[in-house]
Amino acid sequence: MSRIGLTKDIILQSAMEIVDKIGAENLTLKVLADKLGVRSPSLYNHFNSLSDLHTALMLYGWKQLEYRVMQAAIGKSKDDAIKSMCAAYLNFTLEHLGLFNIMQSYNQHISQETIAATSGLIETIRQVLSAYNLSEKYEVHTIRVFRSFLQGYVYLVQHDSFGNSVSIRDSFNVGVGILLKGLKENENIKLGK
Amino acid sequence: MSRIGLTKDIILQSAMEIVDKIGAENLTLKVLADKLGVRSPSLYNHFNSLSDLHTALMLYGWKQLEYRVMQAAIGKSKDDAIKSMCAAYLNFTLEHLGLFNIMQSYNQHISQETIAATSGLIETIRQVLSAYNLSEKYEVHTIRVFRSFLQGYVYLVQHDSFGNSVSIRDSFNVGVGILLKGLKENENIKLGK
DNA sequence: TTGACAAAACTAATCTGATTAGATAAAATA
DNA sequence: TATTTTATCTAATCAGATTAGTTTTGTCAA
Repeated sequence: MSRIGLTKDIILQSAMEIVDKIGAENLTLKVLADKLGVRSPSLYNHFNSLSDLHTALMLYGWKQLEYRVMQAAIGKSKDDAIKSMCAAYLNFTLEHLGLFNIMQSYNQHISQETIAATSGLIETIRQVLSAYNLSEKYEVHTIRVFRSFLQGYVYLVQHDSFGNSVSIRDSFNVGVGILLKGLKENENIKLGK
Repeated sequence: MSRIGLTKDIILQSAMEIVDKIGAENLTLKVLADKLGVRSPSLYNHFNSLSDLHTALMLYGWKQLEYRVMQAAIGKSKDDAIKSMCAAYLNFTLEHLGLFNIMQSYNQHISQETIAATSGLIETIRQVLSAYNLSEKYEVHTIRVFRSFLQGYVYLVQHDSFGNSVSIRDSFNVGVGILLKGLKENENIKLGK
């Protein structure tokens, strides 16, 4: 019997396809092994456990999102950059609902790797924000508020929680617009202190 | 052997305590049955399945949150009401992290009950917002943006995703402040149209 | 008060999926 | 070519959800 030649990347790619197609809760070793043409215990040669696989998938997702958001910020600054980055975030997460779900488990097992997984993304945001000359404290507040909005918005879209027919994109853009106005406020507060 | 006399409410209360204490992922029928002094198959007299129990717990949580948020809005209006409601939301969810986790599954099994679970809460928000005379469309946008921020903020706090030492409450209040400014903007836009 | 019925709880068994142990064979390396 | 490594396998174990079928308890009408 010839070896299939699995690698972590092949397995992760497959796992991502599964979760995006049938949902994160349906990712079992059996389903994954079947898709790869292998028996489930064989996967233990590449991952220590199912939860290990989840962690790897989570890191994989954050890296991809980071890349997309960075791309979106290239050649732009201030409001334009932020709008573009937010749109990239929304697009990526809507394309990868299952993966996004798993990415949420980030930080449940804190480690160097999990910190590294989002620090690149946050650093990118920080660079763009530096153009606004916020006070240090307000920069932290601002990042938190943006992250919360993005996180929550996608979460609610994903769970179909907006029962209304009003456009998903429109509300998103209104939200980003509101946050950008808030940024200006913080600029002022900074100057006042 | 005397009967213990379980009821749905007793079971739900117990389940809530478990998830808030050891996390939603550790709620098994065995753990729950042990806590109740009963064998796990006995729980099937009250719930059809574990996922049935999850659904009931989810509804239970939303009802409690709804109550708390409504309480917070009594005797207040406009910005004061909203600030108070947001604070109540934050307080409740921080007290019930495990329960909040399960509440997130709302809408994964859409039904009359799940819609009813949040419609009361949303109606309360709508009532408070009515004082702002927003256009119909902007009211929808606004509610979505508020919900997203709240949802995402708690989620990130819960997952310990704010690596920074800046106060959790401060950032939250800054966020609410930004959204309230956005409300004013929408008021203007409404008048302009 | 008693007999019948419904419901609550039990034990024993089944099923599924994760995980482990130990064997085998393909690939890599010396 | 001989040896070592390791990807994969089969078989077995384990945990937890669920089902089947039984016993017991409480309730309620005759």
